[in-house]
Amino acid sequence: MQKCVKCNSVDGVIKSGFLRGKQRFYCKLCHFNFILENDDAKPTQKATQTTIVDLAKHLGIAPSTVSRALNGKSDISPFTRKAVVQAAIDLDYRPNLLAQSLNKGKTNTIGVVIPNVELPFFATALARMQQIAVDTGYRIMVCHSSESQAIEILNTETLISCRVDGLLISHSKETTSFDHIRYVLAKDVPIVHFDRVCNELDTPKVIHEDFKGSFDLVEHLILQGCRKIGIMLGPEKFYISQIRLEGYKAALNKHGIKVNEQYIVYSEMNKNDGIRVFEYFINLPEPPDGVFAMLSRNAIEMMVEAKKRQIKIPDEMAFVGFGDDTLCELFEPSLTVFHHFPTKVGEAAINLLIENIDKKNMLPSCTKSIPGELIVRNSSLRVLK
Amino acid sequence: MQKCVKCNSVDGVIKSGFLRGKQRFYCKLCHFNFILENDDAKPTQKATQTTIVDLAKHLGIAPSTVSRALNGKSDISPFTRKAVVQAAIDLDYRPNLLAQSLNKGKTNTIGVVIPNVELPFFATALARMQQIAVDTGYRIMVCHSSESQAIEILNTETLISCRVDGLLISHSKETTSFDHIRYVLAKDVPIVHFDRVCNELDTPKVIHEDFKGSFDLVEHLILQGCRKIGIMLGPEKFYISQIRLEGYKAALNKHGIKVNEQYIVYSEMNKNDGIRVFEYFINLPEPPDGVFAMLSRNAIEMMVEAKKRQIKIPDEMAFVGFGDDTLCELFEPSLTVFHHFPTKVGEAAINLLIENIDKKNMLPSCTKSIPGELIVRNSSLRVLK
DNA sequence: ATGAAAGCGCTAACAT
DNA sequence: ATGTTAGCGCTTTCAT
Repeated sequence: MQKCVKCNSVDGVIKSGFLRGKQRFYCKLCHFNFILENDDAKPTQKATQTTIVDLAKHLGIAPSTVSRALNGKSDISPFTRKAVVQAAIDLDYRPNLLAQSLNKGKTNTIGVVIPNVELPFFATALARMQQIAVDTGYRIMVCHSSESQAIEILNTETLISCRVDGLLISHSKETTSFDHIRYVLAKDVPIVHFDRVCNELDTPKVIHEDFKGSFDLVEHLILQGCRKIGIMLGPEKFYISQIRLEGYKAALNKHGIKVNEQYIVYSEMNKNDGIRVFEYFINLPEPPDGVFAMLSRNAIEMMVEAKKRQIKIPDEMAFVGFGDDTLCELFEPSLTVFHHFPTKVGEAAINLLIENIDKKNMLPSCTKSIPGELIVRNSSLRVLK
Repeated sequence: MQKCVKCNSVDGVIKSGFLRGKQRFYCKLCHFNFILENDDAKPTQKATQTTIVDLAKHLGIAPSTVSRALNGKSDISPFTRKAVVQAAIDLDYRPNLLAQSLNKGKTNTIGVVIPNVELPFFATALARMQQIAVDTGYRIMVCHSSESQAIEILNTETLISCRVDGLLISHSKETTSFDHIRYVLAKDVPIVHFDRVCNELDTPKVIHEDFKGSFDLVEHLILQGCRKIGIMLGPEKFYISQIRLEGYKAALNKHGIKVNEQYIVYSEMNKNDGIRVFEYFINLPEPPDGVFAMLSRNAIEMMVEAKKRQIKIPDEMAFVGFGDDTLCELFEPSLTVFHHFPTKVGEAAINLLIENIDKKNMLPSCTKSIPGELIVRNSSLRVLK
């Protein structure tokens, strides 16, 4: 059937398994293994990019000389350098960053893992990170965990495999196990946590004033006359849920108000979760007269519901939220918030990481808290007499 | 002063320039060049990652065998494979994607250039792209042009240098020259335009129903009784500004309304630009009774202004916008929009790109238009009798 | 079934 | 100032 490509005999040829999905043959006569190449592979011969060797050949010099010229090394004649630079332009040369990185053991790439870019906080923080990255000669590889622990772990693995120089991470809602982070630490890859940090590991972190923000918002409600204050938190295991709850309790304590467990609700912070929590609150024997939602968006959803029921905001029920955005500002009534400056968080996080990369990860880990600001608006500002 | 590290003599040693920022010495006696290493460099000897060679040594076999075992090749004994896999686990091996990519000439990475993740459209489209990328074994490298042509060009260069397998791009507001895209085409790197496309180049594109959307919105205003319809476009050179303007004109024509240049305004679509454009409209001798803003956000800003002046929406002035988001839905009055399904756009764009990558960029370029949907809300819905 | 060797594109040490 | 060589980690021929 099949002729041996070496000795041209037909008799001794047998099939001998598969190689890369292709039938392999063996000729018993000349002891030769071979595969049939379908020769439509070669023509696709990609318009391969110009390399340093191409430049070297073109100029009749050594590749290393080209490299030196292109990298601004000192020991090279101005004449040669000019020629090389010109050739690079003529032949449309672009350095292969893969090769450079492999060689240098540094990629100049930072990996970022975030749960969801659609949350304005992350979008803004990310935008700022990108800016700084460009300015400092880094690239950014973003991965979305889509709020899934499994994907988050996968993302982390991928970025490590890409040999990013460092990692910025904000955990998904689901994340409760941190072995993937321990692995990163073990490999001595610099990492910085931001926003949704992990408190059981000793990593550098950039956080908000979660306690103070929560405290300020709740105290503000109290000063506006609220006494029955509801709080809509994120998932219970969430570190920032816990901290913000503490701020809430501290404010109540300071003003001698007893904590009522009925007013404390955990949630997934999904779109429209505010509606369900509002239902719960409003059906309590004594509905709250002030509500603090950890995600501003949820606070607004509650206000929409409240308005539907003709509840007067802020007089019958006041609302506040953590984190500012366009919606909070433009919605009516505009929402009182603790603004947590996503830009500054992104900035601090990436700067801290770059510093750690530069210092070979020898810096002691520290926690940087970005000061926030209470912005009082109509959703809570009662006309006091 | 300086002892020769080879012959230990002091007399013949002279300085001989710098190498990598360090003083170099030359010993005339033994003709030896040397540099003084400050020996704190070595200790930092990075906890380098396990390689395929480490595994090979550990098992006493050849690196190539390890590679075969790990890549599920057929010609390997099950016993060896098991041993290799176990060793990989024991030694915490992760493949170096840089090396793999360099070797294979494929990175499995897609580059994405967007103007601004803070625009909900891009955030959503990006999120969907990421999902699909993960599912199909690709990684995504996102770059932000921050609406700057210069940065966009830089981004494109960077991604090409990273040897991404393909490029998804949506142009910045500023972009009027497309040489960087021509360069990508010349290098035969697959590229797909989405949303803000470039019409002077023959590339695959994913777009919205810009004409139809614009037409539908304007016709809707007309059917609600508007006769003096203002339009707030993006930059004049913007391809989608032009198309949407055509849709606007077509709708007016169909209903026998004369186009009035006064009602056509170009803008940068920045935050708060809606306010200024509203000022302009309202100060016209005959202010419009209906306004279409290309960016929904700007429409909402106008409504805020209108409400401040006690203008009745939609009866005295109706508003519509292109593109839906939370804000449009929750603002009062809620905004009538042409929803353009960012998710679908992202999905179509990345799928088209992956197909092009698989087919070695041999596919003819096509333009895919994602059907949108008119969502009528209170900002334009008049009570007609 | 396995090993040896070449090569992806680049840089850096070592010569000269 | 420039060429030669080795090596980054991996895959893939080729040989056995």
